[in-house]
Amino acid sequence: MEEELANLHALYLMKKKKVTIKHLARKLNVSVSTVSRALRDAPDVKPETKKAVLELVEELNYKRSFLARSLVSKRTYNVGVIVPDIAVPFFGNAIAGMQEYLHQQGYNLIICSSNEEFEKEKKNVELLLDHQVDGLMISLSTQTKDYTHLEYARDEGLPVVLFDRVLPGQQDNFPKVLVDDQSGAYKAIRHLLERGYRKIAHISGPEHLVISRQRTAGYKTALENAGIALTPGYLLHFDMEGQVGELVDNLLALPDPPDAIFAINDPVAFAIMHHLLSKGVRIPEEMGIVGFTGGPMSKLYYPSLSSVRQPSRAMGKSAAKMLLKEIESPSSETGSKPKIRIIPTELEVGQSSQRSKV
Amino acid sequence: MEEELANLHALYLMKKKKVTIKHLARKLNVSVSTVSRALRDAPDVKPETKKAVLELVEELNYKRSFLARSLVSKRTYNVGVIVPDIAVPFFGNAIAGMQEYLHQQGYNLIICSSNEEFEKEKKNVELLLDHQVDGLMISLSTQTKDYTHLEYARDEGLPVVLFDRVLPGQQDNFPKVLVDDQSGAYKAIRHLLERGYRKIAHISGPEHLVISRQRTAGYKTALENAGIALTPGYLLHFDMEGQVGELVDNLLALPDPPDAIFAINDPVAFAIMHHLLSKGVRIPEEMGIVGFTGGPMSKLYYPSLSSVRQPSRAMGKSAAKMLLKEIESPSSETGSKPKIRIIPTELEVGQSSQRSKV
DNA sequence: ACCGTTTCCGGTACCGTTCTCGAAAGGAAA
DNA sequence: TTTCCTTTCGAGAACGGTACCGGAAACGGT
Repeated sequence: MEEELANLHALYLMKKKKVTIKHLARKLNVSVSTVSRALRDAPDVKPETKKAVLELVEELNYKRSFLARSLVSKRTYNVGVIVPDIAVPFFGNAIAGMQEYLHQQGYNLIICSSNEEFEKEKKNVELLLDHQVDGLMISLSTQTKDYTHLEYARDEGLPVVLFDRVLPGQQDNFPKVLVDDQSGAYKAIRHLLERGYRKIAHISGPEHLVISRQRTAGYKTALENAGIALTPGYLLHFDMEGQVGELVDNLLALPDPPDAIFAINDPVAFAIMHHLLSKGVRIPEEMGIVGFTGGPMSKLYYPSLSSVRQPSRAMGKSAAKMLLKEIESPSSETGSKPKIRIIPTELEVGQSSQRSKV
Repeated sequence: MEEELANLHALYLMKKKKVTIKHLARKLNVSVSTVSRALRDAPDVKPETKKAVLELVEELNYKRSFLARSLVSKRTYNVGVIVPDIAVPFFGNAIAGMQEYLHQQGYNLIICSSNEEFEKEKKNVELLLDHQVDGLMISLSTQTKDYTHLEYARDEGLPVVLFDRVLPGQQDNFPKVLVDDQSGAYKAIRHLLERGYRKIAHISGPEHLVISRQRTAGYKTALENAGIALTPGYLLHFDMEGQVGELVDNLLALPDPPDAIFAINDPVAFAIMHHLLSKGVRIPEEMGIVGFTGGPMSKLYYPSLSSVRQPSRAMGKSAAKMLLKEIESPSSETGSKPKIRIIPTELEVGQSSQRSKV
């Protein structure tokens, strides 16, 4: 009677009284422990009662509370990821890859964006720490110049995995998953050489980022291996996106301008192409172009862009996998060296480097 | 002695003993209730003790447990969002807008991607429900043809806000934030007409989506208002992305082919341009192009794409705002009509519709 | 008939908060 | 002095689970 009334009231307020493990227990005339065990599929519970529980669960549409569970088990089954910009397709895809794997492993993903700001990145780490995620994946912002915030997180007991954007130097002990930037760049230059381009310039990114360095290294060694001397002025770095036009102008103004440009990534490549085409420079006849991180856009551009493909989804999945492994058995405990996974790249040839005759 | 040992052990295992409200209480010789109150900045606690608590918090680096808090307060301060594809810049930006607002309001965002699959979308709703989010924002997948899953969520007491992609018909009672598709399309067509284009075709999307319908409607009324009859064969729908080339060929094969194409969105516009340019059709001289949802790419294409800008960030923020309002006071309780917020669009003129002479 | 094992289950103490209730202390008002 | 508010705080019960410790049947072997 009293209960019915309370029930009615609850319904009225639409603050739906969630069914709990206790309701199940009472209905079945067993203890909460038994129900809990049944739900976790523990070995020491009779198959019949287990079945009965499952049926009642179905009937009452019971949902177990992650919250309560997490509170006692000290695990939230949430992991966080911080990327510089969600809207960049590469990161979007990487995240999709993580999601897929994590969901299927019973984990959940909390996504944060640093907007390429170091301060925001630190705040995000704090936030995820506050929310007691079980682990953290991160791709650094361009402003990030040290690991202090990540080391802090690690000291708090949080497993951290870096991916794609990391800092140079290997004295840090973070597991990482990287793309094979150097050999990707190498392939790009080889390809241009094969097409008959000889005067190859490179527009790179901020010098403190590993990807910039690696790609530049690949560029250099490919040229060296081909016996071609580096031309001063052919290697440029940009700090802000806006500059690209200027840099291209610098190249064109050179006494001996290049006949091909290798761009650090696709957006930069697009900016280069736009600038060149609007100046009447023909691509690929007068200038060959190769980018990096081919997204869907590279095929849609005209001319379509040759680009070193980064398997972004695979990278995401790989990072997630590594993180879960780290959560299960931290390398700091097992004493094993932190893993570094290198994902291979693949050159996708488009029209932007297809010079008609060699 | 004993405690020290335990402490040492804990440290050794790196299962960092988190400092709790109890530790604070003991150290300060007050009760947990008092500490709790101080932390929540309740009015009935002496300023001095409040200060003492805050200081100790600082010193011990105490973090309050969201988990425990949520367990009793029935609020997780997490909200979920489901989008068809995180890697699409429009959604990425919308999410960024939501994040920003939500974080600043003390909420957290859990992001899910349906990959344009209805089944996945349903699973995502389940997942978020399981995780007891306080609210849900969603942009429907192309496969979604009804609201049953959302109605279920709403019946469970979960506030739901739709954005961008919704279903036609207004008998549902969900609050929504939409872009002004119709007038956006109208503006696009007006613009083309002003530029002297007369034979304007439209490549639209799946017919059951509201955005398709609205944009098509804008297209039609703009032509009608200009006294131009609709040409049969000028209005096409695509189901899969791949088809765009075919559709363009159909248009070109028409006895009287169009001199401009209005695309339902930018990716489609890019595909159209790529196809046309590779066939030697000159843009904008022989064919004008206008897209929808200008991202950063529209300026980078050559020729740059004229496009109806959707303020994606603003939409995200608006949706988040609406959701929080819904969480604080559900419209179902206050009896007020669910809000529908329409965000205005803006035409960004590029080169793709800049015919030299009118 | 006795005793050691299994098999299955119940009781209870948490996990880290918030919330409700009421009580002590210190005036102000009577 | 008594009465009655304020202000400030403490005790203890939740919240929905899990983990640990036992204990009662049921079973088989001797």
